[in-house]
Amino acid sequence: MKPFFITTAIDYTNAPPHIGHAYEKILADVLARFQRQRGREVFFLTGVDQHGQKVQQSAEREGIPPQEFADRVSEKFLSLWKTLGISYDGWAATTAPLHKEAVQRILTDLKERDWLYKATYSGHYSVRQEQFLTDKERGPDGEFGPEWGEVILLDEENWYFRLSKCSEWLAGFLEARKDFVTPDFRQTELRNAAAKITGDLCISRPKSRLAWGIELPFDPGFVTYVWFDALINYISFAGYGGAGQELFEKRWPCDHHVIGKDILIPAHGVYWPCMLHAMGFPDAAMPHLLVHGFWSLRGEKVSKSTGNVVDPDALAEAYGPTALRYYLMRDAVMGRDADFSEERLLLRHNTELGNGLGNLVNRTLSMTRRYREGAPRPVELSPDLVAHRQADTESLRSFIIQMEAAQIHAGLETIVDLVNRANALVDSAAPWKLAKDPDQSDRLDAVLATLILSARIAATLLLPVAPDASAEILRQLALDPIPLTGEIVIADLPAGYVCGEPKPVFPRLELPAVEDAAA
RNA sequence: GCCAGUAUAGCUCAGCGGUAGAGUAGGGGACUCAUAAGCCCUUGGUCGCAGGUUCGAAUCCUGCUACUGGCACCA
Repeated sequence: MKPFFITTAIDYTNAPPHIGHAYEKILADVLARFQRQRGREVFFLTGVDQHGQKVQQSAEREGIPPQEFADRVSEKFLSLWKTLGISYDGWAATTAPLHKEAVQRILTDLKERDWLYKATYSGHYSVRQEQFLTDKERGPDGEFGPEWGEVILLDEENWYFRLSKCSEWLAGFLEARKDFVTPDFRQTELRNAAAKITGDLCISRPKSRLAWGIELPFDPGFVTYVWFDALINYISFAGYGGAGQELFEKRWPCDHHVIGKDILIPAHGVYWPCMLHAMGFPDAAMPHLLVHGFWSLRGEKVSKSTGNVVDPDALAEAYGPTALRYYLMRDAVMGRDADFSEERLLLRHNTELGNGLGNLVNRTLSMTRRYREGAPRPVELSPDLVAHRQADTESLRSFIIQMEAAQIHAGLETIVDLVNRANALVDSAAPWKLAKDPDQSDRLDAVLATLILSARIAATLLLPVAPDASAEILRQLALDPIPLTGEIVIADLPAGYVCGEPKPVFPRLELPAVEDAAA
């Protein structure tokens, strides 16, 4: 089977990571971990976009070389991914020589096949902001505002990609491949927007204006436009065209480009498929786009200007990566926006993980040790317990279907249901009563074993989202995760089974009590 | 302006043509294995507004309002 290939957007190394960056990487990480659990080979690629004007400007302000600036910000991303347990296989930093060579090879090839041409553009140019202005930048009076400083008319030569040559192909492709974008309403949006995009794409910047980029191999006065450079990371770091071509052919096409809704149109929905088409990729080898929503903060859009940026490092520090990963995956419906609040993070963690799963494991192990010295004897199951185990098997099947469809929030709900069912069984079976009645001895063994197996399924399914906590639960249960490869068999407890010692896996979390002092 | 999305219990959401649902928060109860967790019962909604189609609409259609996004306009 083809390896599972998943990417994230590469993050721009101009500003440190915020909650949205963390969400996207966790989302991709969960899908990658799930596929590994399914026994599939996985190539999970993430990285940083290091070129471009903002990086150059920020570096100049600090009086350091742009590479140094980009590397410094990249470190913050790398460190956060380590904290959050992002299990990427490939790191795409766009200043890497391998990537630069791939971009240049692609440019040369496109030029040779007449996909690129040089032309002169004239327009309004802000000297202070070092950029061309479009009508978007005009004020209500039709003039450019004072924030742009001196605005001049400038003629500039640049290289263009014949995007317009692809418009018919793209329309046909979007018609034929209804599942190019998930969720489907995003594809509708893309189809409508793509029809309006006309003209060619400028893919160069003169070095006099921007030096921090990949030089055009056939015209050293220019560097490559940052989007053209950045999108190619998805294939360059997978081995395209270079020494890794053989690997690339195994991996491509990409199963999911995980991206935010802001960069679907036009970058990933128009430029990227057209670029691939121009490079000669057949329609069947087009990737799939998985588009996620945004997190707002208490109903307000997260933005640097309003200062309501949520720092994921601080959250991981305060509540731990498990609670943060679980909350982000549980509260956001795939593709839709969600609202972030620490209260909800704590609520999800404390009720579902702590009171639900954590307590189930704790009480089950505690009773098993107390009444059976950790070793329930194998006995015949009564019909109610057979039904319980069948329901668990159904949950496991549903979970796999939900995760294959990238519906992580739904998968987690399935786990919650399973846990609630097990907790209800504890109360209805009341092992503490069974333990007092010698006639009920077999029943006690059967109930305890059933609970242990339910906990094992829950921990197995939670592994992609909460790998450390799930591994700890399995350690306490003294069981391996259920293999999710091939035909799934839910075995009974192994011969000679003895459970481990319980210890709270999800200690109760509370809001830091600092606000009172300020009030 | 155009194209989409969303609007259901205090909160987060499911339901998408046939007597309004879940979790959580609030109230009550029985229990004691457990992280004062868990279990059972329960309060709570003219399903954004107005029309229409239908025997029947939260569910389909039209219009409006609010919020979100994309594109465009802003000579």
